[in-house]
Amino acid sequence: MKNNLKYKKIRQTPFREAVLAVFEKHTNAISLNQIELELQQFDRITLYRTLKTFIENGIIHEIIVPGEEKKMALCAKDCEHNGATHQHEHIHFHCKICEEIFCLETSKFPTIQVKNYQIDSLEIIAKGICSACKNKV
Amino acid sequence: MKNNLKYKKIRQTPFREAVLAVFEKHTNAISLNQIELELQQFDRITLYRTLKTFIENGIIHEIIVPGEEKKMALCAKDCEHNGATHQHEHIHFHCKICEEIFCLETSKFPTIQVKNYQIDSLEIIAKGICSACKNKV
DNA sequence: CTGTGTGCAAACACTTTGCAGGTGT
DNA sequence: ACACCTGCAAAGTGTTTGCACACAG
Repeated sequence: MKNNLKYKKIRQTPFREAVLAVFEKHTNAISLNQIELELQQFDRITLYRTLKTFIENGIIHEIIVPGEEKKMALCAKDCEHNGATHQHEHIHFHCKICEEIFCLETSKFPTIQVKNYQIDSLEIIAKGICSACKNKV
Repeated sequence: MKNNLKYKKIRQTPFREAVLAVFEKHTNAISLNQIELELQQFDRITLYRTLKTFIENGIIHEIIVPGEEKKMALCAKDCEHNGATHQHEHIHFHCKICEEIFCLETSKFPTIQVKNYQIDSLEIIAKGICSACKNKV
């Protein structure tokens, strides 16, 4: 994990490692605001550029639920990516109670076929109640 | 179709009808820019408010593909909506060639189960090649 | 040493808010 | 008549660009 940056062939700098550390601390997707809160001192412009670099290099991916704040999460090690287009065999789960977003591995990732359309990949956002919130009720 | 606004119990005004007409002219999802280009003369602030009203009243819904411009499309007649959260039994298809987004009805909308998680609805974005682009090759 | 990353300033784009007047029902 | 919609102005927020310097490889 520590050598993620070197592995991805982008320069290893203290700032990038700090941003990466924030992501590694969370199991769920985090927003720009959350990242800023956890970086003790930072330059917002550099942060924007760092995130852009991370996305382009398959280190993190964006998850956007309409009407919600944009969030980001670490990619799986084997993420196929091409610019901002990422491909993961997991679903994004959006809890309507705690509003967190989790990346869930699922054994039975569905496939869909539509006549005349060639479908290469699926991005799935599931909405419902996460295990933690379910147990609280 | 013409009485969509009245049906939805929101006020019928010339501007809203003009915006609605733009949506009805397209079979695919359109961006804010595309709407602006097709309205001959308009006030951007009013347009923002109109779109917000449309989304809240289940007339249109947003589709956001990471790394792409936000787009919007007409809802199906029976769209269950609650604020910005919409529920459709169709998938959003994103063509990687023409970059258009289409709402596709599909007979076999999948269901997913994940242990300990309660899944209420799925939003699915499929990427690939649409029928029109496929035929051009 | 060379090319890339960083941090500051400034510009730019996007979106929201407040309010006076107009308009639909 | 009343409540809501519109359009203008202004402010607020988010994001990008340019440039000089610092730093990683």
